[in-house]
Amino acid sequence: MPATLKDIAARVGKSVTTVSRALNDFDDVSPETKALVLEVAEELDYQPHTYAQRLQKRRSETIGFIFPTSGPRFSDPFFSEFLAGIGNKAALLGYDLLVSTQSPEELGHEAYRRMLEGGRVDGFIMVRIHRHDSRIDYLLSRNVTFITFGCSEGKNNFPFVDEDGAHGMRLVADHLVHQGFSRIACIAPNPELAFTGRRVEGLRAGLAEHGITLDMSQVMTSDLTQRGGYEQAKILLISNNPPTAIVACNDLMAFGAMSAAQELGLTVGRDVAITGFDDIPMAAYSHPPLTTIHQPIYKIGGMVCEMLINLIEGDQLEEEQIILSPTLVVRQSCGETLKLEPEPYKEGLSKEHQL
Amino acid sequence: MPATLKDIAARVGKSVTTVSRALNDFDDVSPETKALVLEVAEELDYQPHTYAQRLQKRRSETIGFIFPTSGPRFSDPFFSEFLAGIGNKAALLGYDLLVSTQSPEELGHEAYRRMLEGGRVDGFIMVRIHRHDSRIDYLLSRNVTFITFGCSEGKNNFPFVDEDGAHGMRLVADHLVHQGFSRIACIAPNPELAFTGRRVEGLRAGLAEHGITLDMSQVMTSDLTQRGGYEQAKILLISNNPPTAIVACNDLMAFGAMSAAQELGLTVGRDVAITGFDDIPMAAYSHPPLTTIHQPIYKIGGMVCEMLINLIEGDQLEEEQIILSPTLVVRQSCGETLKLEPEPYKEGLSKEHQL
DNA sequence: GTTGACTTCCAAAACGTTTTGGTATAACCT
DNA sequence: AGGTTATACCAAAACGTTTTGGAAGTCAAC
Repeated sequence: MPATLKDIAARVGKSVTTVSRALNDFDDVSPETKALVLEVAEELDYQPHTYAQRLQKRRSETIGFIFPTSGPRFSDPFFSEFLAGIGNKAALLGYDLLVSTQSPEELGHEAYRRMLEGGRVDGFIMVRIHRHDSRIDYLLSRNVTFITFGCSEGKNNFPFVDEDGAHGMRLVADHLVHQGFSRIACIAPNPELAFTGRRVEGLRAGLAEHGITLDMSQVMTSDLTQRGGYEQAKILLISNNPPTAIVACNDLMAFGAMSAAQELGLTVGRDVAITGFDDIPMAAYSHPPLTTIHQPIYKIGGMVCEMLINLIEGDQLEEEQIILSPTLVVRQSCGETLKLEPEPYKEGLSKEHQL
Repeated sequence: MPATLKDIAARVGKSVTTVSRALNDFDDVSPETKALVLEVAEELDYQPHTYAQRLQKRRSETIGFIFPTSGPRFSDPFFSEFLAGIGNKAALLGYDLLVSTQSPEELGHEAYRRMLEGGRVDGFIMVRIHRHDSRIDYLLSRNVTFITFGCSEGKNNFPFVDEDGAHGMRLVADHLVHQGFSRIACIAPNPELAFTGRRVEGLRAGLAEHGITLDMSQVMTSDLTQRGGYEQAKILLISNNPPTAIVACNDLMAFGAMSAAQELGLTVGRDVAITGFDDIPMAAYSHPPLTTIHQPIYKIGGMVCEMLINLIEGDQLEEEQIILSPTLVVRQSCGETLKLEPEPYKEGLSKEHQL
C-alpha cells in the first residue's frame, strides 16, 4: 500500500536506481531529476521501508536498553529519567530505541540474547552492573558494541560512564558529622551490585576521616525499593542500640526508611537523620525533603546514548571511561538548614564533564 | 557473519526452501531432514534475521509506545509501571516494544509518524488521551491499529481500556465527607485531558450527594507533577478561605500538595486532608501515607498490550471497550484510620475484569 | 575523427527470508 | 498397465532497498 521506490520510478520514468540515488542526494543525478523525484516522493508521501533498508545495510540503527524492575510492579524513577534521556537523544540522532523489561531474578542474558538475535540492535546500554557481570562477558565474547552506566570490578576493558559513588558518600559523611550525627547506619543494596562496595567504602572512609568507625553490623542489605528501606530501617531503629542517622544507598530506600522512622514516632531531621542517593524528582517533595546526592540522570542518559552511537558508527570516543562527580543536595532530612522551599531544579554535570 | 539459511542448506545438502520449511515445521519435510536441519541450526547458532523476516512478511511484530514526560526530567512513575506491564506482556507474546519519548509540548503526532513510517510498528498503545485527540484522528485516518488507555469525548469508535474516574472520585468524596471534611478543593490537570472532566465531575457529583457544593473557583489547574501540585496547593492554602481537603487528580500532585501544606506548618490528615489518584508505589511510603484511588497499573498495561496484539493478529476482541472500576485505598492522609503500617501490595483488577 | 573526461543514467545483484507452484519418486489401487 | 495419491523436495519469485559496474551521450581537446 505505501509507495515504494518502484512507484516513484514509474511516475518519473526513471529507474529505481536513479530514484534511490536522487533521494540520497548522490551527485550522479541531475538537479532536474532530483527535483522531480523529490516532488513525486512528496506527492506519494513516500517513506523508505525501514526494514528493507536495514536488511540491505546490515545495520539496525537501533539501540537496546533493558529496563530493570524489582518485581513486576516496582521500578526506580531513576530509570524512567534515564530512559527519557536515552530516548530523546536517540531520536535526535536518528536511532530507534528498543526496550525490554527484566526483573532482577532473570539475571541471565536472555533479554540481551533476544535483542541481539537477528541483529535487532546495533548496541546496548547497560545499567545495574554487577561486580562480576556475566552479561558483560557475554557481550564482549560476541563482540557486541555496548556501553555501561556503572563499571564492574577488575579491568573494565570497555567504555563506560560511572559516578564517583565513594566521593558522593564522603560528602554525605561530612555533612552528617557536621550536623552532629555520629551513630551512623547504612542501608545498601545487594553486594553483588558493583556500586555497593564503592558507596559503602566511601561512607566508611568519609566517617573515618572524622574519627568515626562505621560498624559493619549496622550496614544492612536491601533491594533498592521503598519496601526494602522500610524493613531494614525498622530493624535498625527498634534495636537496642539504634542509629541516629541512616544513610540509604538510593532515594527510594531513604523514603522507606523515613516511613519506618515516622511510624515509630521519630521526627526525621531531628531524632534521626536520613540521606539518599540519586536525587530523583520526588526527593524534593518528601516530608521532610530529602538530603541526597544529586546525579544529573537525564543528561547522563543522553551522554551514554550519544557515546554508544558514536561507537556504533565507528567514531573515536573522546574519553572511553568517564567518572562523574556527584554533588550533595542539602534539604531537611538531616536537620536544620536555611532553605525552606523546594528549590528550582538545577541541571548540570560536574564541571569536568559539561555536555 | 551470523549463520543464514543458505549456510545450513549447504551443510545439510538441501535447498534453502527445505531448510526454511523444516525450521518452521511444515509437514512436507521428512522427520529425518527436520532433525538434521535442527541439529545443524543449533550447531551454527542460527538465528533468523529479524529484518529479513519482517520485510518478507510485511509485518513488524513490534508495537509502539510513546512515553509521556513533563519536560525532560519528569515522568510519572505511573507510566514506568505501565511500561513494565506492556513490555513483559509483549515479550511473552513474541513482540518487540519500540519506545519513544515525547514531552507534552510536542503535541502533534510527529512521534507517531516517525514510528509508523516505513512500517516500523504494527500498532500503537496510546495514553494521556485528550478530549479531542488529533492523534486518534490521525491514526484512524491512516487505518492504523491502536488501542488507548483512556478514551476521548464523543463517539470513541475504537477499542480502549479506561478506568471509571468518576466512580473513583465519588469514593474519594464519600470518604472525605465521612472523615468530616467539607471545605474541599481540587487540583486537576489540563482540562484538555480527557479524564480531567470525568474526575472533576465525579467529585462534584459525589459531594453533591452529601449536600456539598464543589466551588469551581477551588478547582485549580496544574500539570500532574509534584511541582504543579505544590504550587497550586500553596495558592489554595494561603488564600483567605483555605480548604480543609485537597483532592489531587494524581498521586504526584498530591505529594506536591502535602509538601506545600507541611511547609505552611499544617499537619496533613488533621489540619488538611489530601488525596491522590493512581496509587503508585510511593503512595504507601509518603508521610503520611497517601489515601488514594488504586489502579492495577501493571496489569492494565499487560491487558492493553494483549488486546492490541490480538487486534494486530486479526482476532476478535472479547470486549472492545473496557471500563475498570478503581478502588479506594485508605491510608492516613485524610485522618485517623486503623491501619498503621504500609500494607502489603495487593494486585488485582475489579472483579468484573480479572485477567 | 579519435581520445579522454564528464555527466547522467541503469540493469543486475545483493541483503535473508517466505511462499508459490511446481517436479520426481514411490506406493497403492483397479 | 494405467491411474491416482502421498511424500519429499526445490527453483524462482518476491519483499524494498542499496551498491556495483558499467553504458550512453555530450563536449572539448588534440
